[in-house]
Formats: sequence, C-alpha cells, structure tokens
Amino acid sequence: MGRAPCCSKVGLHKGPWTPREDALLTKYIQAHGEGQWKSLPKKAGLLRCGKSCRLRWMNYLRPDIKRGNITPEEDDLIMRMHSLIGNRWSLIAGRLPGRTDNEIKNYWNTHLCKKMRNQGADIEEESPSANKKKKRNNSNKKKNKQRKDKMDKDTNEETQKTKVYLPKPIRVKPLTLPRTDSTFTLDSNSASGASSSQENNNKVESPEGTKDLMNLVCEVGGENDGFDFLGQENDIVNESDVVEHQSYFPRDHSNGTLEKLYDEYFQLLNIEDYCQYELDLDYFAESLLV
DNA sequence: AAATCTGTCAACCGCTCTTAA
DNA sequence: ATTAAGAGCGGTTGACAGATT
Repeated sequence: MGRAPCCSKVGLHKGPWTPREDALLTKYIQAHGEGQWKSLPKKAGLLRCGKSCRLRWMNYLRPDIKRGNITPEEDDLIMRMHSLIGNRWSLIAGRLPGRTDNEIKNYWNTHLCKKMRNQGADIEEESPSANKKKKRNNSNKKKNKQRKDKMDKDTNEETQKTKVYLPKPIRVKPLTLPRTDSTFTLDSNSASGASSSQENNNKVESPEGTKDLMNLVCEVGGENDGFDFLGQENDIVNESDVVEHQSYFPRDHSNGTLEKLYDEYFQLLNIEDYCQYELDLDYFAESLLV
C-alpha cells in the first residue's frame, strides 16, 4: 500500500534509547498497559515513533525479559525448533519464556549458525551482511562511555526487578497461511534453518510447505493424546478446525511428503531428548492454537 | 600503544497480516 | 469489497567492546 515508514516524521528521535526515554515508556505502560503504539509516544511524552516504542518495550523493557546467557537446554531447544520451523524467531522465542525473538535471532546468527557450520551442516558460508560488517567505524569514544554507563545503570535496575517469566503470546492461527512468503526448512539433511535467500534450495517455499508445517504443528499438539497421524482426532483443535485441517493434508501420499515429515520430526526429537521436552512441546502446540 | 579485526546485540527497515471503518 | 491504520515479524545495519596483530 505504500505507506511511509512510521519513523519518517521529522523531529522524531532514532537510535539508542536514553534512560529518560526508557523511564517514560516504562512508566506509561505500567500505568496504561501495552498497545495503541501509534498514539503512545505522544501520550507518554516521547519523541519516538510507536514502532520504536513497541520494539523497545518488547525487546528490552518488559519486566519478564530474561537476562543472561542462553542455557544449554535453551540452546538445544532453539536448534531443534529451528530445524523444525526455520527462521520463525517469534515462534521459537515463544518456547523460551523471557527470551525475545530478537535475542533468539541474534543468538542464532552469532552462535548457532556457526556451531551448525562447524558440525558440517549445510549453512551458508557467510551472510552478505557479515561481509559488510567488516567495515567498522571505531570512532566516537564518547558514545562508548555513554552506552557503558547506561548499560551499567540498566543492569542495576534489572536486578531490582521481580522477574515473572510469562510465556510470550503468539499470533498464529492454525487455519490460515501465516505469511505468504514464509519458508520452512524441513530438510533434515541440512539440519539448518537457512537464514538467507541463498539457501532456497533447502526450503519448502510453496504454500504447500506452509500447510505441511501447520499440520506438523498439529501433530506435535496431539502427540500426548496418542495423536492421529492425519490429525483427525486431535484433541487440541476444535471441530471446525479439524475439518479445515483435514483439507490441508495431502491425501495423496504418493510423494511421501507426510511420511518424510514424520520421520524428520522424530529424527529431530530423538526419544531421549524428546522426553525432556515433552511437556514443553505439548504446551507449544496448545499455545499455537490459541 | 595504536591500529585493525571480530563478535555482539539494540535498533531500524520494509514487508505482511489483521482489523476496523 | 475496499482501504488504511495498527501490529507484528524477519532481515539487516551499525555502534560498541574486546581480542588480536
């Protein structure tokens, strides 16, 4: 539709947030709640666009944000989830209470991508942006100090907050194709999530691929109930959902898609580890179907 | 000690999806 | 049915810190 970017307004601040801005935003949201991002900056007395406010809140200021290193358990879950659904960072983050999609995405790009590559996975050698990063600007020591001071301050504030690890709500509807351009890596040979267009060979790009994923998600959800491979008696979805889901299933198994997904899914979740995540995956499926 | 390189991550951008008028 | 605003997502950028040369 060609709307102008929300941050295009003259006079709006961009770049790193100041402690004062953080305080204003936090105070406003604590008083009035989240939402109405468009009008929030004005009401809160911020010279920021709503989008920027939302991002700052979601990725940094929320009280339930979990700080600190990714644990090995989280690391493992991220890898498995990524193998399963690709770069759906918000979905993956939804499985890791207190973690943000941005954090997961960054973690993947900086740690796991490399790790997978070292393991011989079919990951691209280096993202285009990684090459560009090599040109650095090391000036502006003043900003260095400002940032450090701010981070120190934030850290102190963080430690004083009571952290409540609430699961992140997920906006996924099982009956619609979530994104027309969505791609899902379901090729277990690559065991990777393919983060760039260079890896399209490993992706299922068609809408059919999307359907496969949604079906797979339903399978996950029904598992504890002795799930039906065709999703016909999935206790989690409601009746009407089931009908529509069935219409998505490739009834013609001649191409073996469903069987392949099934195999890959259990390869990804080998029995030992799966026991560890069983409860979480069950919850995962339920939350997807909200 | 200075310059350069590399890793990290907050923030931005552009796009799609949802919803309401 | 159409349109526009709001919301959210994933990709990318760039500033900064620490490591290396």
